[in-house]
Amino acid sequence: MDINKIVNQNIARNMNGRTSLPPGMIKLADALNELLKKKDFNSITAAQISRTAQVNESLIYRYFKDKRGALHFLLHNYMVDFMQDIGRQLKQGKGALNKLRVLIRGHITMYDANRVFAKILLLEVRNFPGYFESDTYELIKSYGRFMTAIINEGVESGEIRNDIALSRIRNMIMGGIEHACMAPVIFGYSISEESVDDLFKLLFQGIASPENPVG
Amino acid sequence: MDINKIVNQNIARNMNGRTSLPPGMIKLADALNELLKKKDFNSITAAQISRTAQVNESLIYRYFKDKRGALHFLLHNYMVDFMQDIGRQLKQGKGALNKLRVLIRGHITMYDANRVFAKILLLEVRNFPGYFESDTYELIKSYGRFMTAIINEGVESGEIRNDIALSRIRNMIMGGIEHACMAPVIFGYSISEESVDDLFKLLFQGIASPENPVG
Amino acid sequence: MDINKIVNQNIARNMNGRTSLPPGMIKLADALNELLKKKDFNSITAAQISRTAQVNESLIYRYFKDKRGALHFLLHNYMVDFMQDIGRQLKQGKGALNKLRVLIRGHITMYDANRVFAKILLLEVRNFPGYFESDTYELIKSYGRFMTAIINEGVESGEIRNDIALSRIRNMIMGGIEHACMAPVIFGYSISEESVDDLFKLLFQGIASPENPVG
Amino acid sequence: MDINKIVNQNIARNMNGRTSLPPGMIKLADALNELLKKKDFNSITAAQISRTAQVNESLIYRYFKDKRGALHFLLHNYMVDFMQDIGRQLKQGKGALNKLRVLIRGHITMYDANRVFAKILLLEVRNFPGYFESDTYELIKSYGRFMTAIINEGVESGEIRNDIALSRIRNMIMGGIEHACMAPVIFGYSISEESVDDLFKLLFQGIASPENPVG
DNA sequence: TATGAATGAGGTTTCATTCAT
DNA sequence: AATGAATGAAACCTCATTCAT
Repeated sequence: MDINKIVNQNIARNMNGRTSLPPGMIKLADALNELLKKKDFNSITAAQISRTAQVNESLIYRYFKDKRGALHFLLHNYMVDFMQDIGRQLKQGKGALNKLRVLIRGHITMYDANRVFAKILLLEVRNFPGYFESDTYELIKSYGRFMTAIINEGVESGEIRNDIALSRIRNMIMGGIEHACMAPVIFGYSISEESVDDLFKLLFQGIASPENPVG
Repeated sequence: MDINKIVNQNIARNMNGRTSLPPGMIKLADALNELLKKKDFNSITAAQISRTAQVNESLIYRYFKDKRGALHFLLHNYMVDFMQDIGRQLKQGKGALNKLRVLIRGHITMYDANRVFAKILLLEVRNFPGYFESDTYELIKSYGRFMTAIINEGVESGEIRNDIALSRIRNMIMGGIEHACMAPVIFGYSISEESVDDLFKLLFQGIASPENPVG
Repeated sequence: MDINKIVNQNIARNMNGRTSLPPGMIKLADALNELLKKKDFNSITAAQISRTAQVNESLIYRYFKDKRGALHFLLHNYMVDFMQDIGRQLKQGKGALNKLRVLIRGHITMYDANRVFAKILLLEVRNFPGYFESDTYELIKSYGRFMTAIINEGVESGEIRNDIALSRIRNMIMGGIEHACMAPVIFGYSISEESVDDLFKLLFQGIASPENPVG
Repeated sequence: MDINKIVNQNIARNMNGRTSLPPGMIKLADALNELLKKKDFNSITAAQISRTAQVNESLIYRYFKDKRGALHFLLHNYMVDFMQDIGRQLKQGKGALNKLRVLIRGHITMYDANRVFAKILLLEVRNFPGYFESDTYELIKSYGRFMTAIINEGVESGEIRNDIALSRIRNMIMGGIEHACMAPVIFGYSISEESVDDLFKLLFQGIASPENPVG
């Protein structure tokens, strides 16, 4: 279970054998990204996206399945970037708990930096019909599986308690991250160090195995 | 500054001199309330509301200014109910800090109980064009003024520190409440006692006057 | 051919055996009259009429066939009033030409005084589907016949030339009146004495029999 | 102050850099023009326009801001055509009074020929909310300024009396034109040579400077 | 790779009108 | 003599989407 593999597969899929994306496609994605800073996805129209991108409206349907497809493309790119970044950071890390720390901190840092991405993932997609069958969600699931794998590693090495189901632990972590980021994202203030520290304390006091208490 | 006065004025305004509301109006409000449990306001159509209410679509526009008017009506009713309730609870309370406790706890309890109301107030209205000029917002402002009055009472009695602007304190409280409720409302879990306790600790350590430390 | 008979028949029809009209009916007609001062008929809504009249909307349909029925009622009343007035004025007049003068002057004076009536008759009714089959139009036709009768009287007495068809002469007069009133009515200025004098000159030089030149 | 400049600017604006207008746009404008021959603008529906044009209803909103936008487009085109025509005719004219004659006669001839345009300008637009802020009205104002410029020319050359404000004179001319055309336009008869001659007499006796009496 | 032209479905809103009381 | 409640039809308008080039 290697995050770089996932990343590579997904980069490949995006580019379908080509080295570079068509200009119109990029312009559209950028335009959508720009618009998402100010409005929620549903109230952005296809006409607006193409106008902002300065390309023809029907290009949206050439490059993406439909309007929502453009959003998924954006999400996908953010996700791939994020995972590439995490992949790089994890190279140094030793031990499951350390890796988890890197992962969580990276995740939160990314939400802090990319408010558009955060907003969509935290608020919008949940209501999208068909989201849970989408490619994007697949990618997120594989990210989840990756996290599970690290947790499992920790359980096997004795770093992490073995009396809670892996999926439980993963959900706690994910929930914790979301909880910590939600209000800052919605109200537009930055995510405080303290709240991240609190999250760490909470999580690691909870999941560390009793024999390995967190300092 | 009496909350009951505000309430009475606003009940009166709603019913414009009539004892009972037309059945269709109630059906529509109920229908909208029901639909808001599952979808956000913008993706609920007038046709859906009327179908759910089992009345003619045009009734929406007879009883409310427009689709959004129906939402404001709902909000207004929730708000009036809430303020009536608070008014009752405050009768026993002595001292500004105690009153504030009652107010905050009541506010959170209400958000906990009325998820639809909470969701709208925390997430939706902010984006509504013209919201800050609406009657509903007026009502909310009068609630804010009511809270400020209590804080002021506390400052004058020496219970609350006098070196922070009243409006600052009020905003801290409001922000604290929202922060505490945001994630539970979005993810649909109930608001924990602990988080409320935490909020109290934070707030009352912050605002109590140094001579009156909170035990 | 007596104008008073026409008037009486038409008053009778209005009141269908009753001495007074129901209050709501009057209120509605007044309200419509008021609104017509500012807007054209098509952009006045039934709701507005009843709101202005301070009665229930459905009263319109109790007292009149429909919204347009209310307008016809108004027109009818104006017309009957006008004809009563003319009837009174004609009592003194001797000779066909004198009667015509009274008639035309009366007509224009009435248009000058009742801008609402003038506007409707000059501008609106022409486009109304079914207008030319309406009761109101019947009344106007009987007014036309009355004028024709006077002209005929003049032809027989030798006052008016007999080499133009009666209907032609009547149309010339009617057209002349309308022409003189049109611009003042539309632009809202009062009808000048001069333009009426011009009309008289034009008409009476045109229609007077050569043996009876108009000084 | 050159009428051709105004014209060119406004042609350019219409076509926003394109050589030809989309077929649907033209069809819609033509259809509206056709319908205006029989009904007034307010009682023409968007559905009717598109049905007459044999295109989809929503094209109206693609090519024009809204239904009224289509009317403004029509007006604009009529106006530009008219001004182009006037521009051509004025090339020969010498002297301010001669130019004014050409202008007035051209104006009336155009009203005589384009009844739709005349009807809208004389009757409809006045009631339109926002008309006096519209682009179309801007164009008409620039036409007015053009006329004022000619009058001014005449004043400076001594052809036109200098004891009446320019705007007064212009308003007299405009009012005279409207007055002369009003009834013919409404009743659908053609504008007589005599009434135009009368207008000329009236205006030029009124405005010519005493030293330059109009023969 | 991109554009211009056009469409259909469905959204919000308005309004004359009817029915029961 | 009058009201309150409700309706259906149709108006205006928006928008995602497709097609031909």
